[in-house]
Amino acid sequence: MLESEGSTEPLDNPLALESQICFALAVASRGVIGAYRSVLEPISLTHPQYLVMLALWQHEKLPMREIARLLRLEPATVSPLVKRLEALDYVTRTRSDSDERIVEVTLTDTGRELRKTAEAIPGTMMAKLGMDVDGVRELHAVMQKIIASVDAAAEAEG
Amino acid sequence: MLESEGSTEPLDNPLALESQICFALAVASRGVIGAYRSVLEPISLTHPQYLVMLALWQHEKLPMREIARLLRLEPATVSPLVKRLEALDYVTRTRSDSDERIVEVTLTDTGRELRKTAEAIPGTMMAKLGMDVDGVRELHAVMQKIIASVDAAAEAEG
DNA sequence: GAATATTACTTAGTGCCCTAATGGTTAGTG
DNA sequence: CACTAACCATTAGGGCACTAAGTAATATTC
Repeated sequence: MLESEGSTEPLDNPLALESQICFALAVASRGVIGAYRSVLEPISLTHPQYLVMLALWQHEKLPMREIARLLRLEPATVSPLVKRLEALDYVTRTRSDSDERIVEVTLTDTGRELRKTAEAIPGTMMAKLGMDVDGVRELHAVMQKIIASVDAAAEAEG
Repeated sequence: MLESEGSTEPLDNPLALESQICFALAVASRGVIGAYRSVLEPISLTHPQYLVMLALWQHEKLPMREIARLLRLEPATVSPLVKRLEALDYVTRTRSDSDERIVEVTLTDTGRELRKTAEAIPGTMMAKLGMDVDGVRELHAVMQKIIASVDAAAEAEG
């Protein structure tokens, strides 16, 4: 009896796997990112690379710092990630003239072209996961609350 | 104008970062796992290692295969993870007598002892994230729906 | 104007997560 | 009985995410 899926009372044992705040969230996140894989593979993007491209399709050109802030990642994570996008010829990296500490990331023509293909992805993913616009909005609201709690906790911790 | 936090209409631009099913979920998941860090650090556990320990506190002894299934991870992910737990002297790994393909993972006395300390963690985390039992239950329900959708999509894909 | 602090990015190191390939072990079939 | 198929665990390799430490450029302070 190693089944755990049938539990309807997730909190009778606080140390049960199903009772953890983190577990279902982590599984769902990994699962959804995994579901993107086959959709992103044809355009040679991983999921976080796709997120960088989304940011650039919105803003055309962004400094590294801003990409990290928008994606809520450490600069040290974004740095090699953007280098791979450069290797794919989707972006270029150039030092700013006014402040040579800053590296500006800009879409190439190839990267800009890719947007047309990418426009189908949100719809594809919603269909794939059987979600509608309201479902996405609801999920977004719940996640936003969690993120706010995490931020507050991090603030309190320093 | 690089702000994105103020958006109240997440779906007016389907390619906007905030409109993605994946993005808020990934940020929330990373954030919550990050919030566990300072709580797990005193007992030398990372988050996925903690999940393995939870499974073992529930079952005392599990084959590798079963840990991977319960945690929804690939066996190749669990293998080095459990080795680190063995290095910490929290678990032992022994080949099954009846089927020598199987590696049984068992709690050591140290690992069993650790449960007492760990019993405080769920409460600590709920307090830290400002959640109550109902909040956890609600989050769990929403995540369960997502996971079911992901499973259905994976099933359809083959 | 020189010393100090801050900022932007990168590198190194650890761990997680996946896919693909490998090596044993068991079970099923002619 | 030998052969094949299935199964379990591991290794190898790529990418992601974090922390800590390092380099270079800009700001600040005296």
